[in-house]
Amino acid sequence: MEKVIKQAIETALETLKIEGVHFVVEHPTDKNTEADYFSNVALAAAKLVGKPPREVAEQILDVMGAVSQVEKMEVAGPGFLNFYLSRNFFTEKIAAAAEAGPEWGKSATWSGKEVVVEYTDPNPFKEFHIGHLFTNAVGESIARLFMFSGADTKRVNYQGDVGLHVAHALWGIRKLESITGESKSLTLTPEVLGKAYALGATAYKNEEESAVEEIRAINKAVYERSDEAINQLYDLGRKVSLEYFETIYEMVDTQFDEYFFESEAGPRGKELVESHSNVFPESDGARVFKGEEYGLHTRVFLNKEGLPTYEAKELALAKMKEERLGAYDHSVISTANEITEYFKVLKKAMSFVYPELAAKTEHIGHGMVRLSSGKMSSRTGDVIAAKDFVAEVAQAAEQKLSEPNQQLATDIAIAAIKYATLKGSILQDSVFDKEKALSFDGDSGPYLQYTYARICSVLTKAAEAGIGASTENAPIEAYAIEKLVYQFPEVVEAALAERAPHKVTHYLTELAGAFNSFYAQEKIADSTDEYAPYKAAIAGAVRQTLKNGLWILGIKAPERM
RNA sequence: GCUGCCAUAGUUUAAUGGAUAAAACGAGAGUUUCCUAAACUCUAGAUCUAGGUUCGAUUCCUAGUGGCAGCACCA
Repeated sequence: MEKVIKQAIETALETLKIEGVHFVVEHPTDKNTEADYFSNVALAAAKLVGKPPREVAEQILDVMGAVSQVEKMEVAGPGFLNFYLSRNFFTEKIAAAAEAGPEWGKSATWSGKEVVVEYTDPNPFKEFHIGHLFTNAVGESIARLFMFSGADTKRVNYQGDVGLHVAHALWGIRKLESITGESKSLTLTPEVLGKAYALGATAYKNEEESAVEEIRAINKAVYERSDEAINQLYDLGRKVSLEYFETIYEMVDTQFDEYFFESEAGPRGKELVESHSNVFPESDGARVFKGEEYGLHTRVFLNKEGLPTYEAKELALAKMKEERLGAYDHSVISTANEITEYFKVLKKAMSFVYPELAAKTEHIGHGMVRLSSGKMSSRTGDVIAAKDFVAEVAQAAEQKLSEPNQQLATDIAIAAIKYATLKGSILQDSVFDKEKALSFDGDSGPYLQYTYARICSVLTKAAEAGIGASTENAPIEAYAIEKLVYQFPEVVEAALAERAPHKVTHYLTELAGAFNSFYAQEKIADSTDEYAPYKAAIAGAVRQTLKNGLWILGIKAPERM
């Protein structure tokens, strides 16, 4: 709609022979105007024309003529043009939302394009903690935004199954075995792995006697698969970790199309670095990329021992994605922002090795999860396991349910957590506040779910009373809620364009709030009310909007709670 | 020390150079013989500091202050 208005203004400007004006057409944020759209065109043009803004605004209005679906236009404030949409426009959109169903809000912006979205990226042998939950929620919503815009979206997960952290854990397992003295009976569980990792990482960091040397040796052995005992321990630990991760992906409703592992990317990366010696010169026994020449940092791609680092693996990964998923048009990698600087270097290096892939690769760095006590660290064991956290929130949710339902409680818990993650800009760190996560009042995931369930319930009641949704007989004045429903497609588009899922969260909260006010004031399932079918149609449109919006956020919409 | 990101009610967050800065939690006062009170209604409460650009700055620029991250063989 804003495009229609914008076009009309541009035509008017041409008539007035005013050129080169940059202006916007947007929804007013100001609560004291009832206008649906406004434009600052007159303010922007005033200086060019050399007349007061209000006068320019009047001139534009004079030559503009009627705009379809716009009922009223006026000059307001310092010289804004305000546009009021016709009653009919809102009615049509209410009908359109219900009719489109699951398609409501979708666009064709990325239609026919393949987009690969990589996210979550946990490391086997390490704990899957609430930071991974954060990164998963962000990546999932970005992927779903792409899906909503018509892209053939591939969701991928890249898991670090080799590297020093693995050696830390393996070393730790042996240490634990020697402590308990039960070398064969130590059962590997995710908990044991977490403990073992912390033990190894601390020993390495503190340069405990022989630990550094042993860990490095284990690391090399893992890469080369040269030690049968280590291979066995490694294979088992990897399996335990990956199976454990699967249970989490199911819980958060993420399905990956493809998994990549560092163990596969490693050799490929090494090969790439070695075959591009002009890009990766030797320095101090390592192979590096000299980022300084481009205002970046120099980073090691192959260490002294000839082992590939994160950077080298990621380089190979870009190509592997193409090999397995086909030629993609765009590749998104979402990680915490501690990787951001490395990625700049990586992308520069990639532009020499795979220029066409580098051009299509985008890194989205998001904030970190912080505990009130400080940064989480799996090295010191100071982490909150994702599973424990979800279980705790789910337990609080279950207490509010009328009858026990563990699945529903978990879905509510996931909603609470994802909402908290996606309510604000993903760039910001999020301080993990347990009290807050356990509270389901006010703007929260459960609030949106509750509103959805409530609508389902009232529509059932309406149907029982013989009220079928219809937009045929509309009240003269549009309800406030109607002026929000039609904005959904615009919001989704903006959220994708700006890589800002929180725009969807914010909008849904506003929508739910407006609906709850509407619900408190108007009786919907009232068969004596001539507008009951219209109100039911509104409820239906809001229900569809909430459902589609929640889907984008990766939150389930239960019909009862 | 250098580089990057960030700074908005007591707290967690909105606002793409536009009109009286928007919500929620928390605080205070109300609403259920009525479709789910995980709800609704009302009240009080904020742009880190100093300059600059602009008709207009939370938004852009400069400097400062504070927080976080990164600064070569971890990811």
